[in-house]
Amino acid sequence: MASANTKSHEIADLLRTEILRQQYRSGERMPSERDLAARFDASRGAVREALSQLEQLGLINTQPGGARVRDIESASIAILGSLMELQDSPDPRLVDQFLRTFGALAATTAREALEKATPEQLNQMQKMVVSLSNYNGDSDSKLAQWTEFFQYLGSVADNLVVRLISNDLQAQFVEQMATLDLKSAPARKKQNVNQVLGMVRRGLSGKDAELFFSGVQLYFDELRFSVVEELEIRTGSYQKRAS
Amino acid sequence: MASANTKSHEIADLLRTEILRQQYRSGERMPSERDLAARFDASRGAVREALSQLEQLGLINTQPGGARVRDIESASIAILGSLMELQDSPDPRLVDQFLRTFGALAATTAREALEKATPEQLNQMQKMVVSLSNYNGDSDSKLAQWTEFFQYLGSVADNLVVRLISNDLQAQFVEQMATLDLKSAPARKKQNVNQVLGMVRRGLSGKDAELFFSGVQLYFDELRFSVVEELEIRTGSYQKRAS
DNA sequence: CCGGTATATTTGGTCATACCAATATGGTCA
DNA sequence: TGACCATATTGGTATGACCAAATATACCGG
Repeated sequence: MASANTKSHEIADLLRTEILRQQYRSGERMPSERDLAARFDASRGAVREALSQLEQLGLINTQPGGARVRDIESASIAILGSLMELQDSPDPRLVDQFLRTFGALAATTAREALEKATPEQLNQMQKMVVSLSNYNGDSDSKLAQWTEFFQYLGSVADNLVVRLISNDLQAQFVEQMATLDLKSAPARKKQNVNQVLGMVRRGLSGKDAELFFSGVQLYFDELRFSVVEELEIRTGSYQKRAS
Repeated sequence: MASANTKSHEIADLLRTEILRQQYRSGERMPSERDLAARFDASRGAVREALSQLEQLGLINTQPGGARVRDIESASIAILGSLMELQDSPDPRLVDQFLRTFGALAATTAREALEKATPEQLNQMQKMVVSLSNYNGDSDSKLAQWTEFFQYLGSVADNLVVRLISNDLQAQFVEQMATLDLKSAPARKKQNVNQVLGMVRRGLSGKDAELFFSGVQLYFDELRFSVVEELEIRTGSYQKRAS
């Protein structure tokens, strides 16, 4: 997901990764801009722009005297994508937390969308769900369809806050998901997914916001179980993990 | 909430406000860095650092040839605070959207926290709720208490994603709320709040995650109704508004 | 030996100037 | 009218310099 092709972005990407890998302890001072410039064979200006980005991400604090590394807990949500790219396979716990959170957002968005939808929008939503039920395509295109569906829900709900959060979350995560080949997991739970789809469909046709809400919620639960289990198997952590 | 005392931050604050006020149309080109430097009586370096921040916020795209203003819809959630500060009183619709969203997050966090809580943490949570029930203090300290409670829930739930989002949301919003003097609204719905608090308390003591979830959800609904109504009265938009 | 103070050094913030490559612009030609 | 090309503009980077704030160091007095 490396951001751009400019030198300052390259530097920012590198430093961001190093910070997230905790190669600098929290509270510790970063190398000086002049040292960084020497290390990356860049000008101080380029380094400063990179550090400016890191500051926007909440990863560092800059003051005369030195830039200090902040606690990851106090960073911005924009680091999520980078956080999931630290290893080859994303941390299952992090994905679990992400899907819990995004599912909650998607569910309330769905409820809000159903409450506000015009008949035309309702019709469009139903058509999209029907298309989702015909699971003929591969897993990738299905993910794309779901993404499109939720984006449409966001536009119908007309909730700017949700859409802004989704911008920060969805892009980063969906990109990650696409790189994983999750073929086995979804198939194993096919009957559950069909059941959830039924709830969603009935919620739509009956304009039952709560049913719609629960359906979307459960869909994300199913997705979460599948994906996390797959990731745990992959990373060899398929067992009870200590807190 | 103006970020810092450096010139580049000042410039960034000004330009950010101008963009959010739509003084530059979306897709339009920003003035060149050299022009901006002349306007703000600053060096190009300072202007570039300001523009770098705006790019991180998703407000502009910079390319050789010119920086272009992006659609607000595609910005980062970090602009929310600025968005609410555009007028003297925040846009009621935006606050409504915010509280819907934050309430959904808080509710799932509460559920997750209750599921994961150790007996000691459970005890602490109960103590905090009891303290919240004794509504002796003023409205400000009550808001602070609630904030502290939700932050504790976040730490118990041990969900990094939620905490990162909260960093971006809570600080910006609570700051806004503190400037508003919402004394009348909460009093009017006192019995509702007490009912909600009862749900929260019973959810905690009975370790009933769904009851706890619903209680927090309803609390935010009550808060939302009160605050939005107050804001609508204040801004003279207290009536059915067209979509 | 320790603690506090004054001095020297480092560091971030800013400015000025210059060059390059990518983009945009305007005019020309078919 | 539309495709093509030369030119001006713009962002990306580099270098060198200065200031003020913060840090590190040496010094001094107890």
